[in-house]
Amino acid sequence: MTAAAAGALRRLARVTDRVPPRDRADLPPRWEPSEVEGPRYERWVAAGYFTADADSGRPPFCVVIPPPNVTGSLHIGHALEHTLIDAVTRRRRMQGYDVLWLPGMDHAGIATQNEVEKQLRLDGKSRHDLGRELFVDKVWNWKRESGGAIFGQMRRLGDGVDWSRERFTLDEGLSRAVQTMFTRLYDDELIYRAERIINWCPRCETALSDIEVDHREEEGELVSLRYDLAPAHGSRGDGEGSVVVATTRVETMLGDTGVAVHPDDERYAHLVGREVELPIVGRRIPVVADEAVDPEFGTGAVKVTPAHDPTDFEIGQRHALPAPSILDEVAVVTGTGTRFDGMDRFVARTAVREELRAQGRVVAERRPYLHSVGHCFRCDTVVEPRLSLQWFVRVAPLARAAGDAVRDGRTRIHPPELAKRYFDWVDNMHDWCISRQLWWGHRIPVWYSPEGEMRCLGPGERPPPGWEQDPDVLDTWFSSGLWPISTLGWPESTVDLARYYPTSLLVTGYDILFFWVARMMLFGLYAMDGRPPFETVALHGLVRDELGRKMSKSRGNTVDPLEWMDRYGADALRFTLARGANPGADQAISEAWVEGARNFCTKLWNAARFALANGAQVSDALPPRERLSDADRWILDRIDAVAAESDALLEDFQIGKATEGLYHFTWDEFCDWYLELAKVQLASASAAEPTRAVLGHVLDVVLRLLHPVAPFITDVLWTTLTGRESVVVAPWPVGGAAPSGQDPDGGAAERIAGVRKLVTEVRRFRADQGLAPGQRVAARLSGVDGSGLAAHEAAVRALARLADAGAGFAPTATLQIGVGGRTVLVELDTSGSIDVPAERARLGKDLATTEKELVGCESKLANPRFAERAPADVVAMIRDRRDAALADIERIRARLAALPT
RNA sequence: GGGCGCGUAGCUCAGCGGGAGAGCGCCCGCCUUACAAGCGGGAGGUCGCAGGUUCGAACCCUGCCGCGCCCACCA
Repeated sequence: MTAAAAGALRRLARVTDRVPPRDRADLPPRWEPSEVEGPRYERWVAAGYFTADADSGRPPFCVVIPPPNVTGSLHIGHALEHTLIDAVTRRRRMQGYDVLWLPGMDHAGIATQNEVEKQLRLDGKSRHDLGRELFVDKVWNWKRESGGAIFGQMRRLGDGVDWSRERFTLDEGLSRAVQTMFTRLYDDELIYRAERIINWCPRCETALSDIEVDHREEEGELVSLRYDLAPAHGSRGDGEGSVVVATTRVETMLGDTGVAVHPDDERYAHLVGREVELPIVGRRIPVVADEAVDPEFGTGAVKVTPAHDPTDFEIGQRHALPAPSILDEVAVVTGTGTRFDGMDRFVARTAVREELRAQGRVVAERRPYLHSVGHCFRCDTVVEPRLSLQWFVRVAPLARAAGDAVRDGRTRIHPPELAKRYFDWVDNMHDWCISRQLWWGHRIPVWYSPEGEMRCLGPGERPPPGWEQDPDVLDTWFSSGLWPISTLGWPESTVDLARYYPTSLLVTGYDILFFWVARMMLFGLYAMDGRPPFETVALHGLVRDELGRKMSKSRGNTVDPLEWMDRYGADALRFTLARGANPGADQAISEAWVEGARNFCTKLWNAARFALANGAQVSDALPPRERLSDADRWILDRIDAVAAESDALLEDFQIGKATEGLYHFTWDEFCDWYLELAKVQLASASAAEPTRAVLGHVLDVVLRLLHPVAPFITDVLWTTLTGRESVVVAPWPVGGAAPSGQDPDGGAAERIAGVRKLVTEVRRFRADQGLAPGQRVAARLSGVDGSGLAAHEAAVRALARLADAGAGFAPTATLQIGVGGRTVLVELDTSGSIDVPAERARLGKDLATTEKELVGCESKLANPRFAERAPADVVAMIRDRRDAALADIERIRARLAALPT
């Protein structure tokens, strides 16, 4: 039988005959999150803990949720974001704020429309087969049936949102906000309609804004073409000379209406004003001089396709060139009068190139040629620049205000490094194309008369008979830009708007700073008379896979937070994400991390079970100082310090560090040392009672501190410990007096450090000597009196498993351990000879490190400049360290010398 | 082409002027009456490279190398 199997058998035996003591609190031996979390959440909701109360008289604290798409389900990024928001708002609630965390969803124009169109396609239909009205009905139906799956998942995570204030961007009230905003901007001439080159997705058949286009380096081809000079009018024969232009999209040459060179480019000066003949098409097009051309680049001559390139469009405008479109809305060549009409753009690209090659027009080809290509952020189709009539927001005046609000500190961006990115964007923002050729969304509130007259109508205004509404809808970011004000009731003067605006905090990913945050700043400042929508914007990073790679469906390295919650519980997932959250920085995650967090929950659970089983209790006041042991005082000091630290970190959104600190306190100090020391105290009649009080107190505070991050387990344990209603509404244990109400006791801390050192040293020796942990070793301690550890001998013996030195005590080894400036002697009877080589090896290693330490200190102290310039406390510290090293070396040598040979 | 950030233990990351840290992984030992989802002990790092500032540099400055991200109308 293997040792493991034997252990398992013994374990089984023990478990079977273990009878739960009478006084053990009624906690199951194991934390089973799946059974407890759901009901616990519903209890919180039913109790109204998450419902904001404007009349409460408490200070308001408001966060609006970054609205997930109605099509979405909870992914790991949401889980992170929600954990952070929930942690912050739970702490605020405990601090006594009237907290409003407002939930809702975004109608997500393209994404949702795509989803429903995909279903139609299964039936072989398109949205056009249904017509606009029926299609939109169908989307609403879809929303009712399948939308908002994420809300249920948010409940599982434990999100403390106010469900009574749930919003959807297409709700009546929010739609009114959109229409009002549009009308105001229109009246202020901040919205206009114009024919411009916009980004067009030929699959979604709609315009996109600049930021909805993903640029990626891709392999394409660069083809250089020779355009020959056309014969001057009235003359005969071929022209004299030619010009070479290059393009990555050869098919666009069908729409060329000019060639441009730089005005100062002498190479081409003689051509300016002449015409070249466009191959295939046969059109004569002028050579113009324009500053936009870089004479250093390529040949210094550019083909001009005004309808399919933004720069070309501007050149065309300046030189009154025509702008014929050669691609329709699905990117099929059209209207060129060539045989390429009807071809898809990519087919045409090859066909045109081959035709030109056949005509001897291709003077050079580079393939593959790496260049940047834009893709639709929704469907990844290659975007086509296209000339079309669209609506735009004139952003310059709005953007200036949005920049200023951050510059003058009305809104704080956290971490501050990211503010620069915000400025870069806000200060260089192009006008924003807000019209989309979709059916799902807020329809543009502009009507046209049959005569072409145009009128923008606000909510409640009716168009004259016979007028038609603009068919386009608004960019989905238009309504999400209004989110912080529309959800609170704007444009009405609601109680909520007055109370909760500006919102206290926005927590969102840095990747959405431009898409969303900047837009909310623009609109919020405009609509609310220069009051920005947030006091603070806290940006978090992306969740990556365990190797730090970006997660993507195509890479197949995405993770499912729901599965992890099933397996390990919501608290474990939240704890993992919180622990890895450093402001503005990405974090890597894997199942092993979540498992570790689950283990922490188990640890906490067992510690609480132990404490409760031993009568831990929370009372109004701790026992008087003189009844407390060093261990009690030490742990009380520590919990005070940890509470203060973690509170300060949370205040600064350093959630990862706060969580890390609590993890280590709970595990390394409270469980590993205090609980072990408490066992000794509980065995003593006089110390047991104060110990129970300290255990109860520390547990109480730890649970409250951990609650924002791990709400479920802490609530179960805390209610069991205190008998109170819920930790959700318990007071935050920081602020005002220190939690324990005690002054720090440095002496106690020092003595406990001494105990830990003694115990660790003995354990080290035991491990090296191969003594089983269960084996008691007879020992005699001396020198403890002067070290201040006299009162702790029992504890040291218990933790280091040392038995009394009875009759016939024959020490085989002597450990000399420096504690508090004294040397404690531990003589051990290992019942047999000791492993001298092992002991010698270890002492040798200790000696080497200590000597190195000594040399470091000595050389510093020997440096006259050090004494001169270093601060006194540093000098003192180095001196102490040197003295300690000297003493250690002496001890180690003595022990080496004492070893039998 | 601009801007930002990062290179610290095998992996993921803290630390950001005075003793190189954590989690996971690894090695050894162990049921030790809260916890084997655990306990005890341990190994492992010229803190990317090169200069500089400083009594002292993983930490500040400069340069270089290697990664990553954001922005930009390189035809």
